[in-house]
This record gives sequence, C-alpha cells and structure tokens, in this order.
Amino acid sequence: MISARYNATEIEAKWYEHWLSKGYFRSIPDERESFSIVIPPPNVTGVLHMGHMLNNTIQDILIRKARQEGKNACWVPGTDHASIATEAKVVRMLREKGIKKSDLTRDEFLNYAWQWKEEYGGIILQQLRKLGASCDWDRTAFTMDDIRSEAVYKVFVDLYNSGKLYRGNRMVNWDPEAKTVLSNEEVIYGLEQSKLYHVKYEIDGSDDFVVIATTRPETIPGDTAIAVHPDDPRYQHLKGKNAIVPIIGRKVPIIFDDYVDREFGTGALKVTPAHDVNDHEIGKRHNLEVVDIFNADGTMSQSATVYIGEDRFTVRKKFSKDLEAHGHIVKIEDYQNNVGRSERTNAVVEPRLSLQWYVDMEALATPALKAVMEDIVEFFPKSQKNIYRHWMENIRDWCISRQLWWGHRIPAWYYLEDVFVAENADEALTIARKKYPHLTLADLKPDDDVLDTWFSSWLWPISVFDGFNDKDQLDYYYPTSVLVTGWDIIFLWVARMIMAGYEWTGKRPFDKVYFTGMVRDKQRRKMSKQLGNSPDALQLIEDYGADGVRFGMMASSPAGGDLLFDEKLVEQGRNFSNKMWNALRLLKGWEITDADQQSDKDALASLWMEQKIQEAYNELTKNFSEFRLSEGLMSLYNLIWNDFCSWYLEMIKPQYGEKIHQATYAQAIQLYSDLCTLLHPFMPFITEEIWHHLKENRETDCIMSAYIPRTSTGNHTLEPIEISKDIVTSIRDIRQKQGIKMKDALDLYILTSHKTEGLITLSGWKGIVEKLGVLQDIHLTDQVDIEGISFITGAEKCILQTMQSVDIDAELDNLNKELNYQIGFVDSVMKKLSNDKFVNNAPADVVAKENLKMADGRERIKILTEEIERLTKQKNS
RNA sequence: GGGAGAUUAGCUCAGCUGGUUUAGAGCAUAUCGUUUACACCGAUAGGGUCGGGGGUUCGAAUCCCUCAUCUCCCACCA
Repeated sequence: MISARYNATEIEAKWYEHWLSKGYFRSIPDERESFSIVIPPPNVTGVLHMGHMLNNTIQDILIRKARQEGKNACWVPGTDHASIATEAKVVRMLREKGIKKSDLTRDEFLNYAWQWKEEYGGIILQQLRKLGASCDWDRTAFTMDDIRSEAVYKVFVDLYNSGKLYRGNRMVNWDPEAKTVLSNEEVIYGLEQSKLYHVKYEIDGSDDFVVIATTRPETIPGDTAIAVHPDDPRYQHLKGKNAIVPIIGRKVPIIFDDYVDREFGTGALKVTPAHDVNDHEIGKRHNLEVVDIFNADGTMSQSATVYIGEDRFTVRKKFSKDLEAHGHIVKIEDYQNNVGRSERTNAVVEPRLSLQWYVDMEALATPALKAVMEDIVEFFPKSQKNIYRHWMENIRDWCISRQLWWGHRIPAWYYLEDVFVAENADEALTIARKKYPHLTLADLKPDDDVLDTWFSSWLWPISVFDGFNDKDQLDYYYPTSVLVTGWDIIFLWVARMIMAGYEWTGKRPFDKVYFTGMVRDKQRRKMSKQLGNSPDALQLIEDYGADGVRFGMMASSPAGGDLLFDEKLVEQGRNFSNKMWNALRLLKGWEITDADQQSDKDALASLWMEQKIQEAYNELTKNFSEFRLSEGLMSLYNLIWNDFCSWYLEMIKPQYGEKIHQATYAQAIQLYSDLCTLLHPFMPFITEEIWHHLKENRETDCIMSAYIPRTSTGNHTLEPIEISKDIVTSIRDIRQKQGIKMKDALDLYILTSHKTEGLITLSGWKGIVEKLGVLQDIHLTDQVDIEGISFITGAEKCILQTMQSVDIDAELDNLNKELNYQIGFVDSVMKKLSNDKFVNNAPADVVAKENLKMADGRERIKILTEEIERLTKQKNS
C-alpha cells in the first residue's frame, strides 16, 4: 500500500535503476527526429557542485521533454581531461607524498596522472546519476580517449596544412606556478591593492636624476631604458643622456616615445622589455636590449644578478628596501591596479617572451560570427550576442601550446631547423624523408608540449559522435539541438565550438545555446570553496531528494540570470513532493461507487480541471520554446498545488462516509496522471512513482514515454469557475471576520437582476459553491433587501445570511471603501472615454473593452449605492 | 577608456509588439484554524504612486532624453 511518508532516497534509487535496466536513456539513430545534447564535459577528476547541478538539471529537463514528445533524445555524457587543472591536482598530490614533479620523467609523471584519473575519474558522472540525469551512458566520452584524441591530431594537422597554424616568439601570459603559457582567456583580471614606488635614477655623468613610478620594483634589474614623451618639456635636456639603473648600475639610454603618458606619475617610465607587453613594443622600436630576469617559476634568474633564485614577490620587498637604504625611493603610494591571475592556479601572471604555437583565428571567426548575428545559432538570452560579437570582431590568435605533460602532445617533430607536423611519428618521418632521406625516427625530436585543453573540447559536438569517421552518426545527431552552459565560458568554449563546427563540418554545432547564470549565495557572492558558502550537492540530494533539489534549482533560476541559491527553495521542492504524495494518498483512499449518475458538480469540476490543464499546457509549451523553465515549473506548481489540490480535489472530495462516483474517480486519476506527465521533466522520480500508482493497468511501462497529446476542449468553464471561486473566498473571508465556524451551513442569495448569466447557466456550479462555501442553499432572487452581509464578485451581488446580527457600521465602512475604489476606477475609464481623441484613435476593440469596464464599474457602483442606502435606512430606523 | 544590461511589493523575479493591470507570482509577514490527504498543512488578509526628473502619445511599468545607483564584458597607464 501507499506509505504515509514519501521516501525520496529509496524511490529515486529504484526508478533510476529501472530506467537504466530498460535502456530508456539509450539512443541509436532511427527514423524519428533526433534531439541531441552534448554535455559540457566536467573535469574528469571533479566533484559535483552547484553549477553542475543547475546545468545538468536544465539539460535533463530538455532531454526528457523531447523524449516525451516522441523524439529520439540523445544526451551524450563525458569528461574533460582538463589539462592544467588536473596536472595541478596531480602535482599537489605528489608533493604531499614527497615527490617533486621535476624529479620525474614525463612517463613516470603520466603514469601517476593516469592512475589518478582511473581512481577519481568519472566520480562526477556517478553523481549525475543521483540527480536523475538521463544520459546515454553507453556513449560516455573522454577528451583524451582514442577517438577524441584522433580528432585532435587530425584537426591539428589540418590547420597546419591549411596555413592556419604557426609558431611565434611573442610576449605571452606565463603562469609561474604551473610553469606554462596561458591563453588570454585563461587570465582573470581584477583590481588589487598595491603600491606605487617612485624611484630615483641618476643621470650618468651629472648630479641630475629622473624619477619614475613603478608597481614592480623587482623588475628594475631588467630595465634597459628610461622613456619619456618626446614633447615633454621637463625632459628635453636629457636627450642623448644615459640613466643608471639603481643598485644594478647598468647604464641605460633615455629614449623618447609617444607611448608615454605625460600625466601619469612623473611622466617618466622605466622600460623592461622582457617583462611587460608595452615595454616589449617600445624595446622593439628602439632596439633595446632584452634582459630576462625571471626563471620559469617566477624566481630571479642569473641575469637578474641579485637575489638569484628567490621568488619575485619576496624580491619586491627586499629590493625596495635596498632602494630605500640607498636613497633611491622618493615616495611609496597606495595604489589600485589591475592584476591578471591564472584562472586555474590563481598565480599572478607574468608577461614573458617565448616561442609557442598559435592558431590564426581570423578566417575561422568569419562564419561563426555571421551565424550568431543572424540567429542561425540562437543565443538565449539574446544579450550574449553583443558580447560574442565584440570578442569575435577583435579576435586574437589563439595560443594553443602548453608546457605541461597531461594532455594531447603536440604532433610536431623537429629536425635541425625544420618542423614536421603529422598525426603520428611515422607519418612525420615519411614527410621528413622527402627532404632528408636518411632520417630515422630517432633523429626526429618530438615536441615536448601539450595542447590547450580547449583544443580538444572545441571539437566535442563533432568528436563525441566520432564525426570525423562516422558520417552516419554525425548526420543524424548533428547539429545538436541545444547547448546548455554558463556564460563564463562563452569565449573559451562556445565561440570556438562554433568556429570548429563551420570549419570541419560546414555546419553549426548546435541550433541554440542556453546560457545559464552563475550560482551565487543569497548575498550574491559567487559560490566558492574559500567562502565556504557552497552547499554539498550530494548532501542536499540526500536531505531533500533529487526532485526537491531540482525544484529548488529551477524555481530560482530565471532564464539567463544568476541563480541566488537558497536552501529554502529546495525545502519548498521537498514540500511539493510531500504535497503530491498526499494528494495520491487521498485519491487512493476513496471508496468507489457506480450507483446513480455522476453529479453535475463533479462533471463540471473535472471539465474545468481539464481545461485548466490544457491552458497550462499551452503556456508551458510557450515557456519551453523560450527556455523560461523557471516560469514553466512555477506555473505547474501552482496548477498542482492550488488548482488541483486546493480546489479540484476539494470540489470532488466525497463527504464523510460517502463514496466517489467511479466516473469522477476515473477522471481524477486521468487528470492527476496528466499533471504528472507535464511535471515529469522537472521532477522525474516522484512523477514516475505516482504515475505508476495511478495507472495500475498501465499500457506503457513508464512515464518517460507517456506524452499527453491533448485536444483543445475550449475554456468556457474557466471564467464562471473563477467567479465561483471568488464567491467561495468571499464567504470564507466573511466567516473568518464574523467568527462563523466552518461547520455552520449558511444561506447565500445571489441577485439575478445583475450580470449572472455566464455563471447560472452552467449546471454544477451551484453544487461547487455550496460544497466549498459550506452552504445550506443558494437562492437566486431579485429581492434587494435581504438581511445579511453583502459582497460583490465581478458584477454579482451576493448576500450571505449569517444568522447573527450584522455590525452595520463596519459593513457601511467596507461598502464605502469599495465604493470609493469603484468611483476612482470608473473615473479613470471615463477620462479615456470622454476624450474624443481616444475614442477616434484607439482601435475599436480597445474602446469596446473600456466601455465594458465602465459598464461593469457603474453596475458595481449602483449595487453598492443601493446597499449603502438600505443599510443607512436600517441603521436610522 | 570602450561597450552591454539592469533598477517593479520585505526578498527573488514576471509583466513578450504601449490599451480588460489605479500592476502579477513565489517566498516572507499577519490573523484564524487539531474539517477524517498533507502542520513538509489549510483558510484569509495586508503590502508597490513600477529608481528621480523631463518628453512623445488620446493613453506609458512598457517608447525617447537626462540624472542617479548597480552589475557584467572588453581593453588597459607604468
């Protein structure tokens, strides 16, 4: 039988197992229309956090909806090798064991990394199952598995052969902690508090000096010039002179360059071509010496000549002390500047000159930009289009090499000055032999670097279908239907996938992109480990059930906006499950009879509920088409909680000791299972469970494939029932204010002289109002002076006989308040209608509506006035 | 410095091409309630001159201008 309390944990495990065993998540191409989603692959060693839960709940909702609609739904799961992030984790793990990466060979390190991956890899995919994710697990892909790697090498070679790949010696963003280069997109800038040092440089051969301002005194050993603006009158006398670098003693020229901002600091700039992008440019213009004073790990190099081997930030302190001791510091100011940090290691990024591989992006960007601007790839929310356009129009070449070991090794081999690019070493040798016939494999030196992790993920929508080999799969599932991801990786990932899509398939990778917001806490702070404001995702599922968590995530997630996570919403979700469970218990507890006819009341109630569901279904369809999932869910929540439970079930609920008519019962079962089907994408487990309890003789095996193809039943009951509900609410209000017990049945009079046609011609309404209002009888009358408390709903005047003395003053007070409101209302309408310009210019139906509003308002004023008059008379007599 | 977006009840947000909205929802709040599904509950109620100012229009939360505040993206001056 049905347990008193809903046990989410148990039931969720049961159904997930069932779905898996029946293979409902599997997809193979067939004649049906496909609906495909590729998962944004989480880091292979990651654990489920709130962002994943949001993201994957949305994908699951969309996939389940499509599956219900009879489409061939395919959600491809997988993980990302996450080159730098994983390598950093492994390095840290090894360090804890007392092993230094630098003591290991490449192979030894990779062994550890693979071990780590085998141990922790895929945990996150297990966790997604707990959330209810209906992925086709047989398709699980990994960016570094054979198929995906092959795609990477193929694409690399292809880019090289078409001239879109090159090596360049440039200023790059260097992460001294991971000891690798980073792309521009992997550097996060933020304002940080720092100091501005004003440092005195002596002029060679005189007592004169020049003062420069710098935030990085530790780079002074790398100075090779002092620059001033050519038109700056303060420095004209320094033309042709040299300055002496403090402490270091190097003689450096005073140069004149437009780049210098005369307003900043003293208008003089120290130039360190090896460690600043702009300085590097100046250096090139003036043929300055480049002195690289840092090692790869951010410590001082031999060329620095001071503090060799010590960290740059330690040196900053020590060196500025030295400067001060020697009288070179003029002043030190507090200063706020923009500091770039590595997205993965959080290390302060160091500009550094080095030789790296780049992708020439310009040609790739053109079709990708066009596709988005013309909505061929449609963005939700639209506002992301501008951000995308700006980046695309100013696109810079993509630095794809990384000085790491965990990742796809760059398929390039070197011999003397030549480079040979091929999918593997043998092919490279074949190519190389055309020029050097006697080469052997041993002569070719492989590239030591690996590729940016995004160089494999930008192929994901193609490579998960083995699209470079399996054209049939690709044709069926690709372009994928929608991509669901956070806006924070729009450049790192989304833009590049679109480029790759057009480059290698000639098509967009997905029809639509739904950008989710970031998950934040109630104070709008980003969720982070450091703040400790991120709840444990699995614990939440444990505590509230996956359905509850899914509800909580979706209820607070307006399309595209940030999600302010509040555990209360998850609680609300759990409560909703409880509510639904109890509605089931109620239904299943009724005794059924087929004696007599179904009452008009029940027939009407069911018809009304059916029409409400139809209306909600139409709305839901619209909400889905615009990815307004939050609104869709909330309207279902209201439909089930309020319309179905609070109104419909109360309407049909048998009196104590009575039975429910089997026709009504069958309708209620059907309506509730329809509701479950609608809600299923959002809360898959409880809807499945309830659905099975309702459909004892089920035709299909599972709610997942039970779609409700509804036909329009019209909506002629909606308005009259709204009026009925208003009447009931008013009665309850009066009861509460008058202290009349729910048990006491009252008499209600409705004045037929007014506008009651829509309502009273609907058979069954009377039964509904009587039952819910707990009335003895409803009398339709044209008498105006019935004793009781009157109220107006719509344009109906109702009088409730309370069998107790009426507080005339209080009644008059209420009526007068209402009268004033109505007068104000009618006035505002009158203003419009008495305006010739309105009547002449506004469309006819708008004018007609206003006329109707006024007529209704006047009717209400008339009723109110009559009632006030009557009560006043009564009071005075 | 360049660009985008936002500002509606205590909170989070709807309000889609100006007209049944003197503005809706959920949560929160208050009052009442041991009615035989549910206190993870029921019933009812209160709450906003739609950031300020100006304009267009017969009519503006909705369009335009301006000011204020906030958020984000890009670039970056040491």
